[in-house]
Amino acid sequence: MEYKISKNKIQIFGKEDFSPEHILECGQIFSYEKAAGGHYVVFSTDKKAEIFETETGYEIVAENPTYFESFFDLQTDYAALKAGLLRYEILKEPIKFGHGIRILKQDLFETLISFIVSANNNIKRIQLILNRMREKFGTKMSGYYAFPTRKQLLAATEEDFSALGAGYRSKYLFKVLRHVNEDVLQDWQILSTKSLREKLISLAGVGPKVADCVLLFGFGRGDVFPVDTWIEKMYLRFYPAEKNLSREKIRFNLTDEFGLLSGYAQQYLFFFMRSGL
DNA sequence: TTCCAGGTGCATA
DNA sequence: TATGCACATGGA
Repeated sequence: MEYKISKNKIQIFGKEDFSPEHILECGQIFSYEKAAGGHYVVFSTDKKAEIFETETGYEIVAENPTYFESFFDLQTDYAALKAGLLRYEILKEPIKFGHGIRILKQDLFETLISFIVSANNNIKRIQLILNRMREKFGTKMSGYYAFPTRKQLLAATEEDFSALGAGYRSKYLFKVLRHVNEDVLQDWQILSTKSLREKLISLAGVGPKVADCVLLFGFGRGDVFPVDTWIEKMYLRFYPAEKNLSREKIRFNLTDEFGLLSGYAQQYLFFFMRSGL
């Protein structure tokens, strides 16, 4: 996909491999909104990007275009990725439906905190809780709030998180903030997916599913397949012969089948299942 | 009222 | 190793 970076924007040429709606509504990110004009606004750490549709594609307007070049994974050739995925029969319809999905490369700390909140929760409420967290603890920018840093969140008590609506996950947040910081997470970049996964699962409130989401949406590891309630439904639908498998077994089978493309396959299937088709 | 949502931790066998 | 249950919260 062709794109061009200038001082305060990125021009995307073509719409087939970049769909703001599909990228943002496919459940990998919670901090975005649809503005009054109909365009999307995305928030990541202390940064903001606005995405406008043009005749030939899209424009990402931001103060830090190179940050969002990486964030939107623009250097990866999704046409080639999709060509690889289309070898799988069950992905044909989901890919057609979710064309233009890209896996975001999100901030590690923000992704970890966000997906701890996501456990056994629904997307609307996750967004609500995270927005409250920004407003309560994050730095005020012009017109929005930055995602709070670890240092800012260390000031929060368990009761503070409960007041945001985090429920029983409040104690997990409180604990995790005292076990990792942004630098530790960066240091983990060099680890293999397997060791990194073990590190993440050792954290409070992080099990197999949350770890896989952080691995995929933060660390950019394509060789994981997060299994949640929607993927369980998907599995029942597309592999009806295999019933009553544990999530661990489902995860094993799917990563075995899709290998390094697991994460990408997962996003198309997740988005497709949630659409109700 | 019960079920469900991008599940995890913990006790038990 | 695997199974079962509790856990906050709010919308359907």
